[in-house]
Amino acid sequence: MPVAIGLIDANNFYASSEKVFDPKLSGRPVVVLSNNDGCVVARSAEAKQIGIGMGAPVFEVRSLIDRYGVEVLSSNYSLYADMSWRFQTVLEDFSPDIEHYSIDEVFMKMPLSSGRTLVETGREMRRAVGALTGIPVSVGFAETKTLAKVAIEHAKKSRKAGGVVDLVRSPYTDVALERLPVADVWGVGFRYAGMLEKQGIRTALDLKHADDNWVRKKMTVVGLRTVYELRGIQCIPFEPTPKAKQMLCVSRSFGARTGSLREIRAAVAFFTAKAAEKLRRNGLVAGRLTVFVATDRFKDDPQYSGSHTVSVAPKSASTIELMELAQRALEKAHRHGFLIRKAGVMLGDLELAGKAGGRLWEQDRYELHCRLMLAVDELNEKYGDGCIRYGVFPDAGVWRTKFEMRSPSYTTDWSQIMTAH
DNA sequence: TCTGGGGTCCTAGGACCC
DNA sequence: TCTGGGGTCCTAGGACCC
Repeated sequence: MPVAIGLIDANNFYASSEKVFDPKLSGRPVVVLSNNDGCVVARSAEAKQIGIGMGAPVFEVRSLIDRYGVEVLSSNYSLYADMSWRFQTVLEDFSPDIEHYSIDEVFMKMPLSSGRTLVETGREMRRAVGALTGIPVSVGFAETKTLAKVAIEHAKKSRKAGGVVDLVRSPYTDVALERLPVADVWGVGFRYAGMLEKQGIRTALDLKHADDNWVRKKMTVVGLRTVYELRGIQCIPFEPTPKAKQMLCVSRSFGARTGSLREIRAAVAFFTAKAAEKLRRNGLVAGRLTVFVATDRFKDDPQYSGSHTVSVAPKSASTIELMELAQRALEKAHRHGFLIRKAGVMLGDLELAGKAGGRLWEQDRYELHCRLMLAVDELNEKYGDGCIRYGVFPDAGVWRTKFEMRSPSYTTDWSQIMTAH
């Protein structure tokens, strides 16, 4: 049976999630900020309309915020993760073949021969998700993922489309491509867009007809795949089961710069504990650990960025063992005399804990470690993050991230549940 | 000083995504 | 004063081997 790719994407997802729970945000411009309340990472339709750009630093759009009374919120990831789970679960009723692509998007394989048209199915999806979660979504259908992205771009922009566009075997595909600036093609980022425009390739349609060899040379096989996908040839696979993680990373910009190695140590200890928790939550062990530090690239300060990688042998998910290695790696990565603004811990060579095999010695001690860690993870989950910690990382410190405008975690924390008056 | 071919593995850096 | 975090994939180049 012929199959189409469907793409369902939540509109302004973070801002929409906030609106679901706070009626006074309705009809108002809303923006959600990144960590440290630094940049705008999500905007409601009203906020887009008054010209607040994606990724804009808050201080640059301050005057717009004040002039229009924009609601400004720190990001609340536990709320968004929960809302994401909700709306994606509703969609599972429409096809068993679903790829949970990102927090606000799913790809689905849609059979073509059922009673109703894809556009009708898309409208039904919007209705169901809206009714059950309050989240508005857009829907696009096409022969490939890249074309489904094209479809959804138009679904979002066109009033006539009503939130759903179907480009499967459509005579309008080339029209849709011609109306799409090349920079808006999935897989074409800031750099490639500049390079392509210089070559006179300005629209998605131009890119579709670009010379294969030239594209291969300038944009590697990755770019060539995009071009093929625009031609309707599937190159980017549909992946219903998520791939095994290869790497995980915990990093933050600090609330302020610091030259104190003591403070950086505390930050790295905190990141390591977080990263190790993530490992255990996923049932993984790590074989490599990297610590990196960097100065503030927006300042005139002397710039430095350094990293150091150590191998973790035998592979481990023990916070205690990783902490030790991380501090050693930090010694190597760090250089005195610079004001550090950002640091992080990356874990690589990940493997399922069960597969990694036993240890030649001290197996007993490691197993004891694991049981202790699991107990600590549980307590932290139950009684709040950081209720039990390893070693010393002080509560206060310039490296702590700021969240000064966070909305309540309505759906994931009993103490913050909504109350009706 | 000139001077092979072919293969693997690793790393750093650059591009992209949400 | 104020500029996010967490990922993937590909390529080039170096080290090393026969």
